[in-house]
Amino acid sequence: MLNKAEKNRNQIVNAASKLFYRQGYEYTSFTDIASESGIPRGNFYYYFKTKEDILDAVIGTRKDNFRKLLDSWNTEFATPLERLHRSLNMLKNSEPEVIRYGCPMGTLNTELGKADHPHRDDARAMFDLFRNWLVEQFQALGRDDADQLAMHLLARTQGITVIAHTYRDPEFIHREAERLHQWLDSLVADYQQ
Amino acid sequence: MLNKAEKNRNQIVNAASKLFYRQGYEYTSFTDIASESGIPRGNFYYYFKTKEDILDAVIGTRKDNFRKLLDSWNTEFATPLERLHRSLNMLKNSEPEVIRYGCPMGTLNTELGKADHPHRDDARAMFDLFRNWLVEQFQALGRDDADQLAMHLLARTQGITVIAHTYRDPEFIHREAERLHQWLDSLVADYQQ
DNA sequence: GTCTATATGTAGATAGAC
DNA sequence: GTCTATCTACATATAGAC
Repeated sequence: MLNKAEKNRNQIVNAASKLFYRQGYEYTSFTDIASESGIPRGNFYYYFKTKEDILDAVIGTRKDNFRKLLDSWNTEFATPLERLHRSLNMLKNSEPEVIRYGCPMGTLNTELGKADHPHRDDARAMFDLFRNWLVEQFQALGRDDADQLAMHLLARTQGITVIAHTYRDPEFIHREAERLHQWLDSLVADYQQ
Repeated sequence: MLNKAEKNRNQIVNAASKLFYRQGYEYTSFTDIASESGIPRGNFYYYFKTKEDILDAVIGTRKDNFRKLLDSWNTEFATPLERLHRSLNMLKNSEPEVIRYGCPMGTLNTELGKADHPHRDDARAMFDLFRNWLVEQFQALGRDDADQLAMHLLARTQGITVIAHTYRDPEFIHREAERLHQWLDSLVADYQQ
């Protein structure tokens, strides 16, 4: 049960997260967040000292949500291969948003990495969650090059989102996702030989 | 031979291009461009009406330079396979900059694509240059899926730059570039069977 | 806790002397 | 063509009444 203050705070963070994703952090103003959340500009400073503090909270909730998602896959699927396939389905499941706005993790890291922003490392930590989870799955498959495979898969998925976003091409996502599913299966086939 | 006005204009565009790459378009101010180029802020408006006009010129010169590079490969290498391998070497050749700032084409497209910027399409045209050139090479290899292969290669290289930039990992670039060289060779091996 | 009014800085852009 | 001084708008941030 949330009290009113917590509810307001969440509204601000959710509106900010949505807008940071759709417009980018720098392009999003307090005025934008105010109209999206319905909470007056001036009130933000009761909940957050600075815009960066909002960014901090946004990254925090995104990490929480992603961690829960990864945990749910661990529970739901018995084998690492099934889990990995499930993780690839993220591409298809969020296809419309990816086409319009790119990858929420990737684009934020690109923006903050360029500017050498104080929150660059926090943004990267979103990737770390996925990277570490991938390493666990590849290790469970018995691969001793688990980290390299994890990085490779990360890069493949990021590349797909960048190009799909640039060209607004949904079909490309599906085609490349299929390639990745096949790549996963071929890894296991190699291993079983 | 350039007159003084043309020289000044070039200095502005070159400074802007460098800063848009290193900091992003939105993070770069006229003050930044002034101190980088040595030309006073106020003078910009003699050469350009708006900041967007500078962006336009920056994209234009980047496209010109890239076109020349692609043409030089066409001249220098006899076979499409050699040309494709040469294009992959861009990753290694510009490794230090990619680590720090990402891909100049990719990150600009990501920024302008998010904001639905008026210059989104112009930025994408930089990718089109490379994409069309890749299609020509794959067609010359006799592939009827040339465009899909071109898009695939584009995505692979973009993914590598995003992850290498995020993790500031030079070794990753070299490892993944090597994978791509192998992938190219495997394509030709398939074809020759 | 909430809201309005306002401070402060800096962005892009302009005017006009030289 | 070049430069300084300045405008206007809007960004983040603050103060203080309620």
